[in-house]
Amino acid sequence: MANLPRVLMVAEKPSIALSIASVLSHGQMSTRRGSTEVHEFDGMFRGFKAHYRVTSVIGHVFSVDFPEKYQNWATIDPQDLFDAPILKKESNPKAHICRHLSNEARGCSYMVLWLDCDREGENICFEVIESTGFDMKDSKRKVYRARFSSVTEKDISKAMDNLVEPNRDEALAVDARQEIDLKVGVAFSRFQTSYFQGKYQNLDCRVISYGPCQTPTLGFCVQRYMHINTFKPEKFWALRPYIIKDGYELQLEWERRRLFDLEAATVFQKLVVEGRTAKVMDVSEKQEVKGRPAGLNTVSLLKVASSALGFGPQTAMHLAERLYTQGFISYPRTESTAYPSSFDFTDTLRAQVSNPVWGGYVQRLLADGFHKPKSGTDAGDHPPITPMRAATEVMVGGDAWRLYQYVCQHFIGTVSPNCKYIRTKVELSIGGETFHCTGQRVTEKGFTAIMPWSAVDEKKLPSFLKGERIEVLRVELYEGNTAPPDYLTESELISLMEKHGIGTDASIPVHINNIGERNYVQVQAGRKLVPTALGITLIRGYQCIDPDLCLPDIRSFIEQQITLVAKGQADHSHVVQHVIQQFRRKFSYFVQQIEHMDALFEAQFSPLADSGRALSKCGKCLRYMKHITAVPPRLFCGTCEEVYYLPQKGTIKLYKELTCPLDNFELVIYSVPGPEGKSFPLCPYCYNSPPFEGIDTLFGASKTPNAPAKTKTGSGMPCSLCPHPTCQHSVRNQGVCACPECEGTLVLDPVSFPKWKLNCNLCSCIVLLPEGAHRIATTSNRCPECDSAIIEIDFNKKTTPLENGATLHQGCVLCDELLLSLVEVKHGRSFVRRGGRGRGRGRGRGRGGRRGSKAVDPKMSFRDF
DNA sequence: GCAAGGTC
Repeated sequence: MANLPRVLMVAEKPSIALSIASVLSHGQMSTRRGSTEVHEFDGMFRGFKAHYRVTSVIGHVFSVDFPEKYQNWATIDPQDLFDAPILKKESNPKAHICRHLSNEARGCSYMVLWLDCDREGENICFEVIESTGFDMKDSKRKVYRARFSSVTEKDISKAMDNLVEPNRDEALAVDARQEIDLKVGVAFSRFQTSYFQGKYQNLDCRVISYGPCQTPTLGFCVQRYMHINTFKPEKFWALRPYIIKDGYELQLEWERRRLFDLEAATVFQKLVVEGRTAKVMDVSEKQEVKGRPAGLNTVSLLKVASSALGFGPQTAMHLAERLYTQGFISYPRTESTAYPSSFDFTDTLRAQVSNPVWGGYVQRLLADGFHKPKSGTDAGDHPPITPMRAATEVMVGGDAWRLYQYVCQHFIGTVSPNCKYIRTKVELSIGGETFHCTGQRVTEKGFTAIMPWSAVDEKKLPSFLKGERIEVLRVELYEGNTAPPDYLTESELISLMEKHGIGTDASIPVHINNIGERNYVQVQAGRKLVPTALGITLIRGYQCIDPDLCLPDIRSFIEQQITLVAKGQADHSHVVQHVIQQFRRKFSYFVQQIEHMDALFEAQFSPLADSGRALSKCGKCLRYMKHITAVPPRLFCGTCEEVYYLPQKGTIKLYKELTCPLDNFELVIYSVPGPEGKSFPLCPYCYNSPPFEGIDTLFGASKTPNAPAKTKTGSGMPCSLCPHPTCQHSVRNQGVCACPECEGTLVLDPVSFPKWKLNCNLCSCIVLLPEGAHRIATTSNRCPECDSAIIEIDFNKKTTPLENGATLHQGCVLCDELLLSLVEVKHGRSFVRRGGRGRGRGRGRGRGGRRGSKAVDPKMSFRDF
């Protein structure tokens, strides 16, 4: 076996790898864990015996971004982003997919790519090739592409017999889209955000984003809003004659429906009143058919989930994904509404016979023979969404249950008979005017029996005879007003996005969610999307300056351009250059004309200068800056016209009028509220422009998971991360010892009196110091044992643990017996000596490392207290 | 802090 040539096969997601391996190995495979599962077996490959390894990626391996240098909002002009280089980074570094692929490819002589058969899949093919070290030009290690339209035995075997080469043009089209989306989106987003956030205070958003998908999505919502707002109701009049037939009172509909002219309507009313009797001119009966639905695809599911179940698209997808991973429904991301020819309807139906609600219906369907489903469309991806196995509410839970029920009912509906009904129309003439009434009688419920919400309304109608005359009871002249449409529903928005090609089935929920999160729209009862002042102002602004920017055509334009690349009709870099050039021009025009949008903002929002409370002094002009509490919180210097961002959550206070020795700005204290909250000083200027390069990597902030320095306090540098050697607030002087939990340093919380504590400057670890002490401070002395800072405590006279009522004590929190017995670690596994204060990774450790044996001494650990 | 596209 060891000598068999090895074949690596890579799918887009673990579930497909499993299916392919199961089919090709006839279930005889061994599976091992890795970044993603690897299935192995022996089998025939292109006429010889081979050893197969089947694994997968998890979507894209890489995504594009700008190099580090271009990440700085303060120093990079957004216009320069259009010419900036871009690089591919691993999408999910923690998953180590790249390493996984490279490992699994080792010793493999062949690779077969089973990525989804669309442009994105083709692009991922090349990401996989890059990660594995395979080379398209290498004739000894060949790369093949499998083209399959479903994960069935038939299609998989067919694909294996017809292996092709991956399509570089399609992959390059995706590369082009990625670069265009990145450059356009980021340039506009940064410019708008910086411009408006630096001018207005109550915008209530962290970022004012722009994107070729999200902005037209918002555009649809605002367009409807404007339609409603500019709507002028018009009066109309309609004649409504009433007759009595077989004891029923019936209102007749006017053939002219309604008139917008009262005088004319009155003339007709007179004629009809004088006509007195209605003569039956015609009675017609017509057999009508309401067709059963086609198979369920993602977009239809999302629409129903929003309009009938009240779930937003993102919630609906989460529920559907859970139902899928639990095996209750088939793969929920598909564009296809046509079932594959091999689909086993009988089996799928059988799984539903035990259902208390529709089990009986399904049994009858199986006994009487179910119907062939409507043809639908086959997008070549996955089969329509169907139930897989029976579930109960208890098994899946309330919300998922409602979604599951819909999937079942829809599926059963697709193989049920059509609904048939008879429509009767009676035409009558009164005083020369034509009226009618209609009736509906269902003759076969068909699929509406299982999908009662789509049932045809029955309307009974007495029988009429042609030529018959009936007395007119009265004639009403109805006066009405035309009404504006309602706000756009989420379901309507999904339809519009689908129609205009905005987003994909997987990304539509993301875009809708985005415009909500950015506070451009709000979801109201009935899942209606109501744009906010910000959303309306933005769209009105684009309409003033360059309407293209918020029209769906902007997406179609990009799609159409990259399709040229996909078809091999145009060169990748040529198209990218051309499109980028167009947007570069649009961008500079937008920047030039921004005053037009600004005028709209001015009418809607309050200028920064008029708002906020004076808090701390600017180090440049020495005047007070205003504290803007609206999101994002910031300080605004009206004199310098500068904005200094502050951490997101928590409160900001002045810190005793102390100043930063580096820039003269007055320090503030940032506090996270709550029992386990912490406080630390920060300099508004340093926080926004850290004076020491690579500050975050130095302290591991960007590498430490859950590091509050990144997530809770923004990306800035508070004094607890500042390595300044002489500033009394820096970690050099306030740091006490290494954090037991992470690579950070425990820093004295200077305003924690009376509940004194040490806070880790990177993670959530807190160490409680003796409560009630008058004063606790760091000293410049270090512990000779462990290099921690010696702290000085001035105990309360009443509670001092010291002998003879002494209150002053100096010691090391790790080595001093008394202090060690008085401290307590919160969120800490243990507390061991690892190095001194103010030391980054490595340096402090080195010292502690020499005393390796002592470092693990349980006595030195807080674990035992 | 920024896009859109995969998928978990």
